[in-house]
Amino acid sequence: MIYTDQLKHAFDLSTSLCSVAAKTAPRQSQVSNSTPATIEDVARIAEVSIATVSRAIHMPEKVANSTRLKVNQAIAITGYTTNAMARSLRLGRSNMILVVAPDIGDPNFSNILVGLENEARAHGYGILIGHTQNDAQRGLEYLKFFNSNQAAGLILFTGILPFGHQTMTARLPPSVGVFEPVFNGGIPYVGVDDTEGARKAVDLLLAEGHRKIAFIGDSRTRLAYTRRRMGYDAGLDAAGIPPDTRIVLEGDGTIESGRHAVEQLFMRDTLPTAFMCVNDQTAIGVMIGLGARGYDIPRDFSVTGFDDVPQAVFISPPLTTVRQPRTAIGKQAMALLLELLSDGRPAETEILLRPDLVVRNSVSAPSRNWSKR
Amino acid sequence: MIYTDQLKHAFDLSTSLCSVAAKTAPRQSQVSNSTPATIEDVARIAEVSIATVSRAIHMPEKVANSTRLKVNQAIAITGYTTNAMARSLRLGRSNMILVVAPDIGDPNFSNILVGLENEARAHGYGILIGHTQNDAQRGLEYLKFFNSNQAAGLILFTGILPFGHQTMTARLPPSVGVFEPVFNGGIPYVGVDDTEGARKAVDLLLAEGHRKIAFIGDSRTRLAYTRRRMGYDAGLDAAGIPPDTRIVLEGDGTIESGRHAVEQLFMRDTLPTAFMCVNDQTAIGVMIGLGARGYDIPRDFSVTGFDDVPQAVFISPPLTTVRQPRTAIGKQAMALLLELLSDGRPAETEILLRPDLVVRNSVSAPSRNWSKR
DNA sequence: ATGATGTATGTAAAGGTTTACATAAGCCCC
DNA sequence: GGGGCTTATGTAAACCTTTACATACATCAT
Repeated sequence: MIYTDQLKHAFDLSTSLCSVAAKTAPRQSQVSNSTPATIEDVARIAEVSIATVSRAIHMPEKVANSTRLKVNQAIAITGYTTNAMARSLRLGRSNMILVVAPDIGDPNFSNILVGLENEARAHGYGILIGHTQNDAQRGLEYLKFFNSNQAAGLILFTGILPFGHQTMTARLPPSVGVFEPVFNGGIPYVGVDDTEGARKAVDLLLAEGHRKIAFIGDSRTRLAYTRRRMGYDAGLDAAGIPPDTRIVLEGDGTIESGRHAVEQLFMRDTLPTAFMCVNDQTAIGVMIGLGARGYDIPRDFSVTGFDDVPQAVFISPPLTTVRQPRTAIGKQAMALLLELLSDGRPAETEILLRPDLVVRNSVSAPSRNWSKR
Repeated sequence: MIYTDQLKHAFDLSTSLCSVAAKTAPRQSQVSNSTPATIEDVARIAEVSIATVSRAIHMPEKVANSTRLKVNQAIAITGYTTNAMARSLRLGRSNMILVVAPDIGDPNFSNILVGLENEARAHGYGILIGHTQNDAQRGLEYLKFFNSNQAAGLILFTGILPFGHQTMTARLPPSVGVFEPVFNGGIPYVGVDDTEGARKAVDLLLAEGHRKIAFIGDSRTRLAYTRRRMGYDAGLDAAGIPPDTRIVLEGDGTIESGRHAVEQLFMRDTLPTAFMCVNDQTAIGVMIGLGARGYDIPRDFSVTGFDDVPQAVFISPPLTTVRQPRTAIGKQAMALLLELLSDGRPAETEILLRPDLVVRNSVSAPSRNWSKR
């Protein structure tokens, strides 16, 4: 039904446009021609020069009212839209933003895209996407978009530039990182306050009475993850709990690494009562691993994640995690980039949004049976 | 660690490139200039005309071997890449494909995107994305990409053209639909054989012994859904079961509509033993609705979905559903579009991939307690 | 009346390609 | 040895804009 209405609307719109054209310029043969109208067609009909047409469009205050009117009419008649190719060629800069992620299929990615696209389109920009699949060679390929001015700016979804540091540092296009600081780029970024988010998670676990809280995650390669670890450390410290490296495990943020961490932990002499995971994927892996050993969550162990991926609400039990306000991040990132494109200088180098704790069912007080641990 | 390796690789690559440049052309001042090299720079260094350079690149067989060699060297020295803007302007067609979906955030969408992007890039095309959010006005906005030659072709994710029928039919760019036939466009499409997929699902339910199988779905507006309904009807017919419209409910493919359908069904005098849902969202809704009423799946009711969205495996119990080979669909769709772009005529008007049944845990034999139904 | 100032518009160059057409050279055959 | 053919390359126009500069005209102060 939505679709039918939509069709009808669009139909009305198009016919009304057509009739205007027919009435005002009965014998303009190029009106419905196969080739789109150029600025020259508009100029001819408006009886002005092409320069005036261009000015009427881009610097309206510079042309006389009467002329502007004629030009606007001519534009309506011809259905002219300015050829973005020619414009970009002349201007030496395009109206496209390249968005590069390691993996387009990532659910974190697609949600951000919504915010990015909305903001971009609102300012007359389009977005171009690419994914590197963690292959530097492919990252390099995307550079051609900048050499040829096909893209004016870059949004990066990865914590590291997908091309060689040396090549790019000098001639890096205006860029903004998303989700996490860019390791080797020194470019501004928009994300969530990872430290604060992690702190919220660990504080929840502490409030529930947990004292032995494992941290499963990759704390070295990705800055966002390092910061989450910092939140964990700070929370424990504030609660007067000495760090226990036996229950801090490295992983790479995949489901598999979460499972693996559980196996490792069970081979050691100390078990935690709660697992704080660096992201939701890891948390899901931990839950699977624990489930496979016959434990119940949250009765036997509590688990927290980070990101609030779409799956988090469907897994059983629904995962308590820290939400990334994805659409908002996308919007802000694009806004920052557009500002960069016009001003040249970034207003800020780091925009941190507030992460919200989403409490679901994967956390409870530590079970008394296990309190001897 | 992956990231570190990648950085290293890219770094090596860039330095080696630099040294080549330095050695071969010690005093070409424009080598590392801020402005990228043009075809003219290459021509000057290779001591040929720009026409020859262009030919050496695009019609290598038309230039002498010795000349081609000189040109290639000059290209290596300057790091020249052809300016896509200028090229598109001249050629009157770009190397971008516009991909429009109602919602970029849709998980079905992002996975297809991977196939689309890979195939496009392999042929030198980039992809541009947009989403209409079911708003015809916004669909119309994307037309400007074609008027101005910013995009050469269109991939559509929706079963209906997002702009007025009349306006577009004549000057529709080369287009391919994905997932389902385009209602009002008469354009080729790539998807899964919906009828066969639905048939597989209903056959599974029948094989388990179900006789009263509800169909929850939207059979009017989307052609793909209509076909799934046809598979359901055919399966029942083949099993000699007369259709029972009391257990066929309309929905709009959302989680909410699945829940709603359950409520409706419980107000009627007939209950099914199984729910065949038009897509996974609906199935998830049904499972939630059934769960809220205290029923266990698959003990009390069996449920099937369609699509195999990423959540399907995480919901409890994991959903038995029909998989769309998303990446393959994307690849095929893009291949078809590119073919269309060069040949002008589509090889086929409909490419249907084989849907696979993914058996998980949401289906079992109907419980005996309920057999009196 | 004259010169200065300001406003509105037009002219033409530039941006980087591709390609039709022209040119030049090499070769072959009668 | 000259006409015709093939092959390799060059010249210049065209694609559609934007904008510096030039022009023309009106206004105003002297």
